[in-house]
Amino acid sequence: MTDRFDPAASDSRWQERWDSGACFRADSTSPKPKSYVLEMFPYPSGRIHMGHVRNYTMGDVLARYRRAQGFEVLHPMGWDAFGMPAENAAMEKKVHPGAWTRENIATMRAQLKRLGFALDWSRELATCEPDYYGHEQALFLDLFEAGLVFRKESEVNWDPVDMTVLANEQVIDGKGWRSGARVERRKLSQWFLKITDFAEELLEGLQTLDQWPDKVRLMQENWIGKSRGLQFAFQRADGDGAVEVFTTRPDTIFGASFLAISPGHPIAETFAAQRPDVAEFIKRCQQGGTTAAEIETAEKLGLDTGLEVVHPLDPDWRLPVWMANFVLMDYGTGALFGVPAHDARDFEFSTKYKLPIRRVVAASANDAGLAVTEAEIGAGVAVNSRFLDGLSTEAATAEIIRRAESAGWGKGTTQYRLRDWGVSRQRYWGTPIPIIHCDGCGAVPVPRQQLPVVLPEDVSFDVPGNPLDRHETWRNVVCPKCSAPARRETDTLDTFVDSSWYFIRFASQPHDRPFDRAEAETWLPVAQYIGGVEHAILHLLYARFWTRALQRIGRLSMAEPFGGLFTQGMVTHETYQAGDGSWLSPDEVRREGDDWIHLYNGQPVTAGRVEKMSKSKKNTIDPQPIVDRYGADAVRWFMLSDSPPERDLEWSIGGIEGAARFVQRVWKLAHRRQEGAGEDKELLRRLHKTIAAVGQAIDGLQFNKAVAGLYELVNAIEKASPSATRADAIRHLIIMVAPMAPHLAEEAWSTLEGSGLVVDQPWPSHDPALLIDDQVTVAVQVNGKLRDTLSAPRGLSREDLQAMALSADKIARFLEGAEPRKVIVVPDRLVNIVL
RNA sequence: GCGGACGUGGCGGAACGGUAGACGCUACCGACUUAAAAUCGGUUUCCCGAUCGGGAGUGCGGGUUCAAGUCCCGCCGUCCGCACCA
Repeated sequence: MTDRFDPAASDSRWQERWDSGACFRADSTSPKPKSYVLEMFPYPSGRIHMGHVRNYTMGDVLARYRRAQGFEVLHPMGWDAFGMPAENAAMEKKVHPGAWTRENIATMRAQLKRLGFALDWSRELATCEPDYYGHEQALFLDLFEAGLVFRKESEVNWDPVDMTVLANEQVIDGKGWRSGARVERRKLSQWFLKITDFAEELLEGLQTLDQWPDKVRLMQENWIGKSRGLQFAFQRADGDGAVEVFTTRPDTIFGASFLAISPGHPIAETFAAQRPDVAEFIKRCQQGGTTAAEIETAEKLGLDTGLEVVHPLDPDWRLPVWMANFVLMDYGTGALFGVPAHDARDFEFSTKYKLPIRRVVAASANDAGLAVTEAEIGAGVAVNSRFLDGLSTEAATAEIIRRAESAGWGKGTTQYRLRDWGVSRQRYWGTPIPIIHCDGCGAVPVPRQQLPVVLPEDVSFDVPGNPLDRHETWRNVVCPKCSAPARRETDTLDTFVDSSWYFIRFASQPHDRPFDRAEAETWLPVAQYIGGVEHAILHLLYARFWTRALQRIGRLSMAEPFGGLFTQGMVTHETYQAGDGSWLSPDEVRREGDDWIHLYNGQPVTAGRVEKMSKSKKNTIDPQPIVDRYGADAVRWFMLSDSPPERDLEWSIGGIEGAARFVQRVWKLAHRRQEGAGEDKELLRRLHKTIAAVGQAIDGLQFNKAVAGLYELVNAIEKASPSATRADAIRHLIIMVAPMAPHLAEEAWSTLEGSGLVVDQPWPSHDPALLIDDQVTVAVQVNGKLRDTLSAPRGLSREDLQAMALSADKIARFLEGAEPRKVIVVPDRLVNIVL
């Protein structure tokens, strides 16, 4: 080895050593304590990006650290390989989705291996292969048999560009989350999973997840959207049944001035058949835009149906029934009663349509007569409410529910915002739903022995739509029950199903079933799950649901799949724009003084804000050339430096060069051996402080602090004279650097020790006695302002410390002979003299 | 609109209520070199004065405390999530 550490030669050498030694193979039968470290598996889009590098580096540091601590670590990698980009590529580039996907996997696998991650590649899986999705089909049938899967004719979000159905969660501001196209409404027969059965458990389970970020728990809580209230019926005045409503404010029941039903409500549909004005109104409501801005400013539209209902607490009180565009069919009962005085939306509606506004809540009973000039949403005291008058909002709510339940006209209920999970996708590149449709028998599950239902790969994409619909030999089968001609389900499963159980399959992968329960449970739950916050709701909620569903049907004992969750920040970069507004990539621009210019034509370039790396803004940095140039360790080190892991990291060339410099500094310490004897107490203390600090930082996933601690140790070692302590400190430094810069560490270790691998070294422990200095620096304040510092022996008494401070030259000036009013002494820290 | 997070040097960021700015980046000065790169040593919150010294300082305004970046109250700003949810 030369004077410089050479990653080009070194990286692959050690990767091969780890590989041949099966160092990172996870042994399910090991007697050691287990630790399952998992990063969200990637979609094989083509090449890895910086976000992947950051995510997998963090997980890798933790995995290697846990391994050094004596854990048997499971740290696997796989591919979330089904999905729409493969089909888009098929249509654009005339390649088969399977070929495209598998090629990308090969490329990205090589790129990940180049970074030297401590992964158990023997457990690698890809969701697009039958030996994965076949087991998924079996699990789907398990849930089907348990009654957790159902089919429903429903209005769905149809993405006209991707030609597929989207889940509510995949619609953002009324647009498809991938295509960005305005979503339309269509009616289709769809498969659903009963996630709403688990709404309460999923909500309550959040409380047990104390190793999750509060932010994510809150987002899930809001998504589940629990609200308590009263559900009850208004009898129709024409005697033809009733209208069910739900309210969270039953205390305002005497403030009702109308009922509003959704345009999708059964009553509306009945009326529409007879009355053109109703049909016209419904049509108008469906046209409205669904973007945030449009909803914000959308006018409240209503139509009086002419129908009247009777107030449940007063047979003489009639209320008109309106249709209104703001009433959602799929929340509550699709109908509500309007209380304009105490609801902003009802107020706006009533003002427009001249409906009565009646105060039923006031700050005090004396204010019952005050006019209502704007919606008063808050709690108060019931007024103008007959037997409720004088009760607080809370008490009035309880009283109404009590009366409704005892009189039998309503009951206290709970509503959730969460909807059932529609999993059907009119897409080719996904897991085939293992169902056969028979005219006589209906939807029949594919018999277990016929699994997997293999996705046929002899398909073409020259016409839009799902090629499975056109695949005659695959589609046309006989009914497993009655042997009559039947058709396969041609919808495939939402890819979120694929990612809802992959972490279980990683833990245990028998050939003949999805997983072995006992083996899976030796690893699960995942000790630390790391990924982007963009999955805070969808993926994490679905995986939690899937795990609970498996628990309910007796396939797993745990309820929660991920014990610890960490959401890392994005990798960002400055953006550049040419004069015409077009985006420029960082390698098309050059810095000149304080300005940026175009590399080729010399035109001035505007440097814009720092944003997430994205193809559209062209501010991406491909990790591959960076790794080739600086080596895996410098890239890894930079990914961990500077920014706290939960925050965004700005990519900079200065940063990566600083990291490369650090790698060489560490290498020099190991390479240029300086023999020495004797103890260096100061350096020994520094070492033990570093051991304590680095371990604590990695445990808390505060990699930037671990990095800073190691810098301090390197600085101290470089300054120290040769000694036995120094040699020992270098040895420990190498072990502590190993999780972050493993190739460098191995090279340095082999130079120092001649044999063995640093990955097999146990994590050092610190001596608590060495964390404490003999001499401490004590701050001396006068009236809270720092005026001097003293060096004092540790443990000096309060009296001695005070005397020392008062006699210091700098302090005497302030005292001018006077007695201080008060002196606060914090031993070993400070003395504050109050004059 | 509702909910949440965050505001510290030129930049990323450190700071159990107890010496604000660790560590890194940038910039500047110096050494080595014919020169540059690399490397090494030093300086780098701002203002006044000399490097000893003094004053100000953690978005803004108050408060609690011997002591506040940290705790409390009220603003301002930025970012994120949800959104006609009855």
